Amino acid sequence: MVFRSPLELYYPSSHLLLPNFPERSVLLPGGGCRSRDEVSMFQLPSLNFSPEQVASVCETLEETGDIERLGRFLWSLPVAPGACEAINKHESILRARAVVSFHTGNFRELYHILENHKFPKESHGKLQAMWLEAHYQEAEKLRGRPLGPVDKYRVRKKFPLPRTIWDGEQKTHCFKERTRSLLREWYLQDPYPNPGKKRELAQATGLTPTQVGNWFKNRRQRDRAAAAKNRSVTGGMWGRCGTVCPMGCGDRLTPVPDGNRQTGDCPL
DNA sequence: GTGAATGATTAGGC
DNA sequence: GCCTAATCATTCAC
Repeated sequence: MVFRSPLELYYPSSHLLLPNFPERSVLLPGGGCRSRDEVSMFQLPSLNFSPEQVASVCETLEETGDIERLGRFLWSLPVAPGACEAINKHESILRARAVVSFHTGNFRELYHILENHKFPKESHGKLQAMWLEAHYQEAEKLRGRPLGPVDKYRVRKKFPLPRTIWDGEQKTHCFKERTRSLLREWYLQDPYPNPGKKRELAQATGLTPTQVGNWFKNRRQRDRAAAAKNRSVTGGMWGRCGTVCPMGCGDRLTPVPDGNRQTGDCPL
C-alpha cells in the first residue's frame, strides 16, 4: 500500500493499518522521551514516522488550525530510540510543540522551546506573537486586571524577545534626527507639499511617501492645536500683531480672526 | 503611574 | 485622493 502523506496514517481510520506495536520510546510534549512502559496508558497506535514525516503532519495540522489534534499527535508520537534528538531538531516539530504549549497554557514549556532553539525568520512573527501574548496573559493574571498599552510595553521590556525568534533589528519609534530636520525644513517652505514633492522628500529621507504624508499631517494638526491653545491663552488670537511667534520659530505674527490658516501665518 | 512626544490609523468631509 | 479631527499605540522621562 502506498501512502500519499503521513497525515493519512494519523486519521482515525488509519489504526486499521497498524498491526504491530514495537517497543520504542515516546516523544513527550516537553520534548523528552519516555520508554513505552512509562507511557503505555496514553500511547496511541501509530507507525514509526521519520522526522520528515512527523514534520509534515505537524505543518499540515498547524496550517489547518486543528491544535487539539496536533497536540494529540505530538503526545502520541512514538519514535525509534535515538530519534528523539532528530525530532527535537526539526523546526516544524518544535514550532508545533510551541503552538500546542501556547494553546494549552503551558507557558513554561513555550518559553523553554523558544529560548533554546533557533527558528527561521519566516516563523518569527507567529512565535513572537505567542511569546508576547503568553507574557501578557501571565501579567494579567498576576495583576488581576487587563493590561493597558503601557502595561504591555513594560511587559515587553521585562521579557524581551529571545534572539532565537528575533533578528535583533530594533524598530525605531522616532525618525532619525537628520530626517526630522529635513522634514522641518521642507515644512517651513511648504506645509502642504504636492505628491511629487512628497516623493522627492521620501527619497531624500529614506521614508515612504505615506510616512512623509503622515509626518506633515501630524505636524499640521499639532501646530493647529498648539496655536488654538495659545489663542485661548492670549484671548482669541495667537498674539498681538507683530509679536514673536509663541511656537518658537521667530516669526512675527499676524492676527487670525476666524482661526483658519492664512498666508503669512506662522507655520510652526 | 502619569504625562508628553511622536508615528500611525480611522472616520468623515469635500 | 487629500484634508482634518480624533484617537490609538509606542516610547520615554520623571
